[in-house]
Amino acid sequence: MADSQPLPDTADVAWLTESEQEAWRQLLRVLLRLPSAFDGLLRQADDLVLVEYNVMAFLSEAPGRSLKMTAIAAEADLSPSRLSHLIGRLEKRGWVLRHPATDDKRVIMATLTAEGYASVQRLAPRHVRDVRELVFDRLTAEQVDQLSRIAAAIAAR
Amino acid sequence: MADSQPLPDTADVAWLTESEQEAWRQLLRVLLRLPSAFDGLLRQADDLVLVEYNVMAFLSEAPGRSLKMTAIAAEADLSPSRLSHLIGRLEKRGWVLRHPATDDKRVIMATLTAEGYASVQRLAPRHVRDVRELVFDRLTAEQVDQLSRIAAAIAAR
DNA sequence: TTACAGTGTTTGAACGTTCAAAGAATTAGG
DNA sequence: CCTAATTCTTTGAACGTTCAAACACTGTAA
Repeated sequence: MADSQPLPDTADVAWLTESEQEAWRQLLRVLLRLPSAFDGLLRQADDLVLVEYNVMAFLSEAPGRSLKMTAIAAEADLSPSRLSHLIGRLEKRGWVLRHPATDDKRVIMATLTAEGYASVQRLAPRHVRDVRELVFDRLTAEQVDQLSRIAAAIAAR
Repeated sequence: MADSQPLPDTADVAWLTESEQEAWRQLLRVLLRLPSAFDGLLRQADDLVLVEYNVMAFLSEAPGRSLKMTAIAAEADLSPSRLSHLIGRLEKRGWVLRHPATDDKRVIMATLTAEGYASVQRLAPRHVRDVRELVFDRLTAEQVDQLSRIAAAIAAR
């Protein structure tokens, strides 16, 4: 709950400059709109959310279409719990299979089924088109590189 | 559900270039990490999520600390339903009050209470510090302007 | 060998968001 | 006017995510 703790004195605060405020406002709009835009499009296409598609895409590129849960979580930036629930959903649809690894009995491998693979293949063109439409068609080549660097800086831990 | 519709032929797809892929990967990480980072910090500070803080911030700057639901939804980029639930939560805490407008009886005004205002005041310095830490301290002044333009382009409808 | 810390994964309840539906008040057109 | 379309807001169920707790297995070190 609330902790009224060592807060900086209001006078000492380095408030945002005008251009920082503007950037922050726009960034917030992206954070709110982009994920739901993709979720909406993918849901319409195949009742999928963006992170689910991404996980399937990762799996489809992995050797044997198979990855350790931990590896997926790291690549897709998901918590173990979130991934576990997510894989559960995909499993229920028959798109992914779970089976324990042979060497380390703690680890679970997630494998894309043939149907799962077919779904990714089917969805990929549309998804790429959407990414273009919602992101890259709106940017110059220079801005794409700027975005890479900016996003990498922000996403770094 | 699934609709196997006019999908572009796989051969015709304009796949992402190498640098677009990189930008997309980094952007995805931002979309996943930044919101939960802020939610975590605000939750720890006062059991609030980012959008709730933003709504309170908007209200705190409005004349009479009061705004129509529609106006908040537009500014904060929230669906009517999402906002209604959100205001309900803030109301339950005594930070916001709901009352019907006098001229148009359909519209509801949300007003920040004294306690609500105090909370925003108390949280603002910490929040600004967090925004700096997670975003602007990581960017050059030039990148801040680039971010403004890029984010505005992506967020545009 | 046993104990203990660490790793990999799951579980279920609590929470915030979405979605479709609805109600209530206003506006526009005939 | 009267009706129909539109606007503003809420509701509740379904869904995905978070969080804390738990369990099983591995590694380590006494």
